[in-house]
Amino acid sequence: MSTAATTPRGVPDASVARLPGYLRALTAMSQDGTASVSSEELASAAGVSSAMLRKDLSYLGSYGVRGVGYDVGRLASEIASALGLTKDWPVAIVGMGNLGRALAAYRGFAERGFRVIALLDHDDRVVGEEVAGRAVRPMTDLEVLVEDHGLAIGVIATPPEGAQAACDRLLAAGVRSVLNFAAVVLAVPPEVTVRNVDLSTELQILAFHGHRGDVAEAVAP
Amino acid sequence: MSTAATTPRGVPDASVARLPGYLRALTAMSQDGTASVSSEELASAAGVSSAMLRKDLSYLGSYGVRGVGYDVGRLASEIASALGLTKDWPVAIVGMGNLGRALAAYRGFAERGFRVIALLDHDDRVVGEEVAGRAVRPMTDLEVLVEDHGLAIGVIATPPEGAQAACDRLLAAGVRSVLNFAAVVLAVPPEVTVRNVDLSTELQILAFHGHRGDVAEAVAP
DNA sequence: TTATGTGAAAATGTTCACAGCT
DNA sequence: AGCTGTGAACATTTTCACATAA
Repeated sequence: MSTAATTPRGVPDASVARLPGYLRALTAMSQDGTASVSSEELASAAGVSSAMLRKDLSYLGSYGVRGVGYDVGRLASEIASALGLTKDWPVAIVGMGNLGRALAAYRGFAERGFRVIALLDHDDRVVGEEVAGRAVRPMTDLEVLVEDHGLAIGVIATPPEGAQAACDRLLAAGVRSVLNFAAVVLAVPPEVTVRNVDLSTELQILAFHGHRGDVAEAVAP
Repeated sequence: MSTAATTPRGVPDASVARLPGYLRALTAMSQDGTASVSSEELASAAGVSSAMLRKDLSYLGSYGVRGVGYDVGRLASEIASALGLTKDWPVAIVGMGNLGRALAAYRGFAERGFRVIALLDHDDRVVGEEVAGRAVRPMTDLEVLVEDHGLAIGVIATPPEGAQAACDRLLAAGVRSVLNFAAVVLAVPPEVTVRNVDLSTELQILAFHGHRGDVAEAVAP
């Protein structure tokens, strides 16, 4: 596997976090039939500054044309490739409570190569139940899912008490990427990547800004 | 040209984003009956370094005791106060699809002073339907909710096509904080705070790291 | 002439290491 | 002694401004 020439080395984390936004905007433009786009237009569609967009894209390579702009299709495929979206990513959702069921029914996964291959629950009373047209499977199925179906990403939608145990089961089976919806800090070895999504945290950050707004008004009208 | 750069109480954004994590850990400790905690212990519970924790807390004031640690109850209440969680925050959820219904049933809101006061939908066929023991209301109710019930935070759980319209309705009614689950960039005036939660983005970031892991292995075993 | 790509500057965020207080 | 609080060093991220190429 000769990677030397075209391997973008060390894309900063902050930049990686914005690439999906660019890809989304490019996909929309592509569907509108737009063939070419300037950094100004794409940045505006993605909600960032044009300087930041150009800097981000420069970490991937030089895919634009000076004086002209970027080819929408080409750039979309370069970004998809940088993100590792050329292969598809089998996903399992663990925890069939309210949130787990909503995630199971969510269509957004499939849209970008994330294939939900299994719904799992720890509770024997839930196992076997049908959710989103699929039978809920026991946690003991994890090993097979990793071995035989290449399961790569685990989504934890359990209550907080069960999240670490669910995570441990995922890691034991060989999963190294976890999307955690439970409001706990998961202990994992360094080679595992965890992303946390927590509603309470988001609301509290909003509260801070709303609150600060009030204070700012009172202090400097 | 005119900016008083000296903000007396400017807590950095990165720090604000971690405060909810500290508060969560402190609340758990408080329920365990723990009265006092060191920066090392609290940092470990929140998944950050002790130096970063102390730095973050120093933006709020000096609430620790040198040689001893922090009083759990006191620190929790100081953080809650800094986040603006002393009053309660009325929340409305807009969009009663799968995700909206899951959010409506979610118990985590109430846990920290976020009170869901209304569920709304744009579609007349959904309005009036009962969700999580509550009748779904029409978008035209927004003004009353803001005026009479102090609605402060809008949660957008609509499909992407309807998100900007939903956001516009929220802002027109006077809401200035929005938690957006739709995969679109919302256009809002600068005084409005928007936080975005997007599953596809999170999965794509995980894909990047999983993918890079493969490459790293292949290059440097 | 136009809009990209990029060094350099500025701003922001994190870690270090130790002074200062109990 | 022990642990917090913080200035200073370091690292990362963002913005600026312009050389560069079509």
